[in-house]
Amino acid sequence: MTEQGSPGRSRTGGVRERARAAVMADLLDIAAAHLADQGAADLSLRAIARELGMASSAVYRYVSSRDELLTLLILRAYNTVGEVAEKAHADTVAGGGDPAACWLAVARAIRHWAKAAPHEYALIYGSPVRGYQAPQETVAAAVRLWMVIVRILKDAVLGGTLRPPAHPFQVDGLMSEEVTALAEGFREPPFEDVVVRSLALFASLFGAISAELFGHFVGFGSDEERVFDLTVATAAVGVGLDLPV
Amino acid sequence: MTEQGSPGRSRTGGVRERARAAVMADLLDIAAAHLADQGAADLSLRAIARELGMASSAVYRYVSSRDELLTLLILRAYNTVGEVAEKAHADTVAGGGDPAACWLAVARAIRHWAKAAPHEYALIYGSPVRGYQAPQETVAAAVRLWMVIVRILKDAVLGGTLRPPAHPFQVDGLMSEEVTALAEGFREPPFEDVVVRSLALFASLFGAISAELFGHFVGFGSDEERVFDLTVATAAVGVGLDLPV
DNA sequence: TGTACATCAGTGAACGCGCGTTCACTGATGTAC
DNA sequence: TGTACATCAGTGAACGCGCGTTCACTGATGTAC
Repeated sequence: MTEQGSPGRSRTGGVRERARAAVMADLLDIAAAHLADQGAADLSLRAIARELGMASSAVYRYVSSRDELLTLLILRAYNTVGEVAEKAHADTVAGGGDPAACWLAVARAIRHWAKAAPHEYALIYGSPVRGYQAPQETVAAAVRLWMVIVRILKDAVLGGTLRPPAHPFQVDGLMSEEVTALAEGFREPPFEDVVVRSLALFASLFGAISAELFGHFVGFGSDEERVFDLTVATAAVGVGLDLPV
Repeated sequence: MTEQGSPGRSRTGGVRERARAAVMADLLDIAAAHLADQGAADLSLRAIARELGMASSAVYRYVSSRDELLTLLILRAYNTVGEVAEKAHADTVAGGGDPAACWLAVARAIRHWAKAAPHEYALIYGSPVRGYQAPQETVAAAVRLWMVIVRILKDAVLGGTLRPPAHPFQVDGLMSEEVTALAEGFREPPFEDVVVRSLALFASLFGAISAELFGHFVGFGSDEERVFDLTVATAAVGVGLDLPV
């Protein structure tokens, strides 16, 4: 059942399949462009079909519904964020940076991406799209970023640079099985406390980006990058990381 | 020009005016109800008119466009958040709580409101509504919450309970005039650092609520309230407040 | 290599939907003298 | 107190729009023998 696919599928590589893949890629690119300049709420299959030069009904050969298209765009966005974070992390490590420097770099890189692609950002970190229900696959894609965050904290613990909390919290048994599996092989003391810290990093980062992007930090300073750095750094102190700002 | 209003306006109190105010109140209530169960994107003047028992064109006697209605709902939401925060703050002070306890109470109260009214929350703290441009009045309404946050930090400074930052940031000249005016009469050292701390509190709070509400903390623990408390408390440590969690 | 058949990308018309906004109007309520 | 007039809440029809999705179809491409 799993081998060879359905009967009749070409085994030569398939001109048809290649054409299909090319159209699919075009479709997604056009959809991404529309998303980028109008936002998810105004994303229209008919408009995409128009731009593809097809009848509106033809896009249903490639995508079963508008929701499925949204799901594809969401996956794309999560993967982009994951890549951005992974790259910032790797670059900082390569440059000899410590975990705190890594977090600052990751935070800045994600903010940078968000400012360049605000609708993509809003699609995954803003309010959910009307009536859309995220399938399980999107959760998996979102995990990439979490892995980077946990990795940073893990390195900080192992490197001895993560300050203990001023007042350790009682967190035993709080986290679910799935989450502990995230950081497999990593049970340094106290693991659950580290997970709480990762949540605080996540919340402060996306709180800061959303606030800036959605207009809640208007008027707080002319140098928005610096406001961002200081906001993220202040929260990070509570996590036990001293960012080099 | 400013006195007496336009000629012909009733000076007796006005049956017509009273009726008008009553219909306006109904309209807003219905709009709020629609917002609450469908979200801002699906808010429709025609649907509201239907529920009011009016022709769709009649609502234009009360509201000049859909955008104006959205503005009214946004103002309402900001004021509700302001009230919620002010009440939580006042109650905690009345109960002898310190600034840290106040912040925890405010954070919990806002989260509680957000969970009860997720669409109102999303309307003001989620991604902006398609094509809608917030007028200046909404900024003024948003200030109520900021005043509470600044008040808490001010009290902490004056009471000597705000720990200095582990590594003080250089912030001189960062903040705009308008913001410094926010905390009029309050120039305790270092004021701008306190503003940065308020941004960190804001970001961590709304980051945590948005993450929970929009599904980014799914699977991180069965006790969501506790996850929230710990997330907010961890960030607050960086701000210099030790929340009693 | 040639023929019969299956696949499937793309068409074009249609269904049914709801929306925001405008406009000329009616008729009740309020006002001025 | 009574009359002439102004105000203005609400009507109902219309304009013009775009959407997601379905369906029976054509015709080119690919496949099996």
